[in-house]
Amino acid sequence: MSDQKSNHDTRERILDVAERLFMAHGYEGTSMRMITTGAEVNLAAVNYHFGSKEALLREVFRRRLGWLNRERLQVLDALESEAAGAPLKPSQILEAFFGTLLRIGEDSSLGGMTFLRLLGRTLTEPAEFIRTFFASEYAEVIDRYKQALFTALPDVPKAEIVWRLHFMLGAMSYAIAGTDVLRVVTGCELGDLAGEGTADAVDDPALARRLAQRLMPFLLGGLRAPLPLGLESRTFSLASSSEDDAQAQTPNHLQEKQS
Amino acid sequence: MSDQKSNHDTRERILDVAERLFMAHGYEGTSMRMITTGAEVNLAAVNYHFGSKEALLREVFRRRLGWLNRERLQVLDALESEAAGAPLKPSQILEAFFGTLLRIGEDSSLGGMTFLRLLGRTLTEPAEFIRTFFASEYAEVIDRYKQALFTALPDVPKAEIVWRLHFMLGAMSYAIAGTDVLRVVTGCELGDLAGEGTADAVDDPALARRLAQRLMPFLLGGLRAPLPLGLESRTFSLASSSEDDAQAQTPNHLQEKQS
DNA sequence: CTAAGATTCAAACGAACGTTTGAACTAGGC
DNA sequence: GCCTAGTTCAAACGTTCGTTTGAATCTTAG
Repeated sequence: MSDQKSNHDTRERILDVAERLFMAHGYEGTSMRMITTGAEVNLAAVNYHFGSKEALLREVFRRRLGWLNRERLQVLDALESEAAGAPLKPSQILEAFFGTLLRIGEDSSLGGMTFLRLLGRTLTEPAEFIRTFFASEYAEVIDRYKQALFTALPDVPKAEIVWRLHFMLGAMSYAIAGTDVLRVVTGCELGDLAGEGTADAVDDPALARRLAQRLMPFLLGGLRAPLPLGLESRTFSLASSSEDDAQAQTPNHLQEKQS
Repeated sequence: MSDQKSNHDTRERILDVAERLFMAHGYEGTSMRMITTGAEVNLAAVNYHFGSKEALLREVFRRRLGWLNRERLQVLDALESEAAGAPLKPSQILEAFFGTLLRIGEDSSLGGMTFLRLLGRTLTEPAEFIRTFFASEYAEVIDRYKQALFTALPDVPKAEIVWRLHFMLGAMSYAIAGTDVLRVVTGCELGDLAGEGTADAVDDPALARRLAQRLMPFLLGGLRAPLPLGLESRTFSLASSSEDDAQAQTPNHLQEKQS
């Protein structure tokens, strides 16, 4: 009751409410009045503390992405220095990149499932300033991990790695953002399917752990899939020779079945 | 110059422009005035012909999804009757589901890349009426394909199949919707990476073909990835015994590396 | 030609939007 | 006490939103 609580209190309360509402209704679908009413502050408070609605959104993300970016770079640094020059295994890289992200969902002080879902959903927002913001926020980390994958998979065309990184980002982004979408589409609750009964488990931190356990093998399987026809140029070695990354190397007969 | 062209002309022109603008700016980010100005019709034309902005969006999708749903069911029917009771191969099911979709991108009369990107982007729209609409439009097809995958992979827990179907939908949705996102993030144009030089190839029908060739192996690899730890309950047989679906069955050591 | 229906048009509607204003209130230092 | 800087407040700003209106125009059939 002593320290200047009002400042911090108002700012944080606005950020918390905005985070939740942006997640539920998107950027354009969330009005200043919804935010200020939910945070029980005056309408002018957002513009006073943050300057504008756009700046508020940026601050909502900056508050969380700082930790994420730092952690991602740090984990990758640790892996690379531990490997002492030897190329990393793809599984290690994916675990560092996606595992770090999914750990946010387990820790409410890092944003929890709310921020995780907001992040996944906002990546597909069409507004220009949002794209620009994410491009600058993500550029360094994405580039580091891209290079790490290039080194880990020297015989795979770089274009193919970028495509698959794109696919992996999509699978994860959609998976965390659209849990309710799938629930509606499939007509059954994910928790039930997974054997855990709690109905409103969307915000459950345990969901993040289960999601990670499910998502990681899927992503790794996709990353190490056989190359598309016409691209197995060199010796075919998507999977490295290290023990746990060994994988069958069967050609795929998926393409041109009926077109 | 005889048939009542004005009606058809106005309606189609509105739908075409709305399709493009919804794709570029999202539902909330596209105003009636943007649409009517772009289509060179009066502001009241949309409400006259469609009733409301929401109804317009629904009609934009109904115009295209009819073909898609019909084709997807038809292709699956053909496969199942051809198999004469034998379970389908997962690769066939994925080819039927995602190949049919991606063929839209190659044919501008089915909507082309514009509709494809619109579809991918709209799946993550937060507006409630959009979710409801897609749930009803997709329910039947998704259920049929889900059942087909259950049959094709009898030894895989159904929950796991639903999760991976979810992941696959996400990878594809994001891949077609967010090509420019990746371009910004990675700082390099996808066409260049793929070796094809054309700069503004986002709307190129050939992109759909390339995308399909890249996406399908990734999805299949993810679908057939080893089960997460603690779920290899029965005999481990994610991959069927048929020739082209054979796959190595190595356990994965991804989980619990450092948490 | 004319009456009837379908379509287009300019103009306006009320509501909601993000933002700004200027006064009121709340601290802490002198 | 008063002053100053930081914060909150009610009220209004101008703009844009989706929608509606009623007259004008076009199309078609009798």
